[in-house]
Parts: sequence; structure tokens; C-alpha cells
Amino acid sequence: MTEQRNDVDEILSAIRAAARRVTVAKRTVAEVLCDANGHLSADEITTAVQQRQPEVSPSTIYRILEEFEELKVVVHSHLGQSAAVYHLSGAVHGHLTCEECERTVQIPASHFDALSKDLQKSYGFLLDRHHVAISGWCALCQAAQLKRS
Amino acid sequence: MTEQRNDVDEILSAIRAAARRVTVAKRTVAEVLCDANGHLSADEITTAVQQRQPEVSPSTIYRILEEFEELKVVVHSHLGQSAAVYHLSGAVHGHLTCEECERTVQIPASHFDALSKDLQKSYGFLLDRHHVAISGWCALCQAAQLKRS
DNA sequence: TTAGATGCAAAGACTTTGCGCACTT
DNA sequence: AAGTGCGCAAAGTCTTTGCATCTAA
Repeated sequence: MTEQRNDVDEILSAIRAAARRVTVAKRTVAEVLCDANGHLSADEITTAVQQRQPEVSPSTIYRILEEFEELKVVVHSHLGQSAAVYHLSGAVHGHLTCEECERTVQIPASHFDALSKDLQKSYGFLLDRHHVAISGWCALCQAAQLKRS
Repeated sequence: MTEQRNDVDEILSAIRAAARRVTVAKRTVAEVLCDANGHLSADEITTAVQQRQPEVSPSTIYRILEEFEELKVVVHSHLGQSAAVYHLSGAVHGHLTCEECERTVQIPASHFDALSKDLQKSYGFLLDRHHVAISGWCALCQAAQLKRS
């Protein structure tokens, strides 16, 4: 219940600024996203929202997430093989996903500074720092694999 | 019809080495993958295979691709928002996907050398060079956006 | 011969859409 | 009052699975 009122209010302001309507469902999604320190799948968001507002349907969650992305307050990425995950766009970071244990860790976007410059220079490509999702193997799974062989 | 016999044969050898069976469907999938210089979605692979062998069903394609991934001859990534794409693991490269036009370009894996070292050092994370998929905006869409504003 | 591979159809996971009512502004 | 937003249910897309049949080895 560590609602960061500031963040929630920022989202609600963005909604008003865009002349969209502030509803209970949107407010609750905003709260859930602010409470979560990491990324959540649409399904996890739905569950969390329904704990507070059981009437909210999954399709509404998707519509709200879509709206939040348009408003640039939320961002999603596709990690691993499964469903998309959503998080506040304020938290600029990359994702490292282990192909073995499927766990994901977040790292500061600064790790991608050099790569970003390189791609800009070589290909004119502007890297989306919110969206960086790297696959590989985490330290633990590497160690486990070594032990096995 | 530029079948690279070498690559195809390598795949077939890998199948035999794993005591799996070489079938018409597998051979055709291997040929399609070798013919394609880039990455293909499961659906595109199915279509291409069915042009040569109309009887092959989508589920078989998925099963074959799964087997090929186990054998480490094929790799898939999730680009953009849509379906997974598959390609030979021999072709080590990263993907840059434009969020605007959805186009993807391949770049040499060497661009990720520095990042790879950094992640290894900072997090013990071993980057999967086959799987790197970066989102952002291509030069053309950036230019178009500038013009608009 | 016989275990693995396939085709078909059905199920599953995730996401989007149509429609009429409800709620925000 | 006016029109956006919502719940519900159905459809859509991509992928997996069960089972009987077929086939490579």
C-alpha cells in the first residue's frame, strides 16, 4: 500500500490533459503500477486491480494500458517467450532476462549509452531506452551449468 | 533456389547425430531457413514449406522448429509486438526493430561486444548474441517525424 | 518391426473488438 | 446532456497438444 501519490497524480493529470476521463478503473491501474516496483504482465495487473475493484474486466485493463502508453506514462516490453510486461515509463531501465530460469533483472539505462551512440552513428537508429530487453543467462544459471558439465 | 547445401546438410547431420529422424518436412524446413537470408515467422516458414510440400501442417512446423532449437541450429527472437521469428543460429547478428514502421534490420553481433563485456562484469550476465532485439526508431521514421513537427 | 514423426482438430494463452449501458465531465 | 469508457462475450492471433496413422531406420 505504498501508493506513490505523486506518480499516480501525474498519470491522472496526463489523462485530464489529453481530455480523456478519469475513472475508477484507470485510477486503480495507475495505483497498481505505482505500487509495483518492477514490471507486471497484463494478467498480473488485472489480478491486482480486481483485488481492489472486482468489477474491472481484463479488456478494460488492456484498453487502459493502451491509453497509458499513448500518454507515454507506461511502456511495455516483451521479455522471454511469454506475455508482455508493463511498467511506468518514468523508470528508465533495461531488462536482462535469463533464458534458463526466466527471471528478469532491471539495470540502469546508462549501460546502453555506448551502444546507443554506436547505433545512432552506424545506422541512424535511435534506440528506445525503455524497451531494451536482452536475453542471455544469469550468473546463477551459468554456475549451475558449469557444475553439471 | 539458392539452397546452401552445406547448411542444409549440417542441419540434417545434427538431426542424425541426435538420433532423431530425417523427414521430408524437416528437410524442407531446413531448406527454407537456409534460402532465407533473414528471419522468418513461423507462418512465413509454413507458407514457404507448403509451396514445396503442401501436406505439411503448421503444427509440424512448430514441432520441427522446436527440435531445431534444441539442436541449436535455429534460434528465435521476439521482435516488435508480433509473432516470433526464426533464423539459422549460424548467422549471429542482432536485430534493430523500428517501432514506427515495424521494419527490422540485422546488424553484426560485434556491435554488442562492449555491452556484453559490461553486463558480464557488472552482473555476471552472459548475453545471448543470437537473441539481441533492440527497439527504437529507424533513420527514415525519425526524419519523417522531424518533418511533421 | 517399432519408436519417432505427422496430420488434423481441438484446446490454450494472450489480446482485441463490437455493442449497449453506465458514468465522467 | 453528451459522449467517453466499461463490462461482457465473442472473435482473433499465435502456439501447443492429443490421438490415430504413417514412416524412417
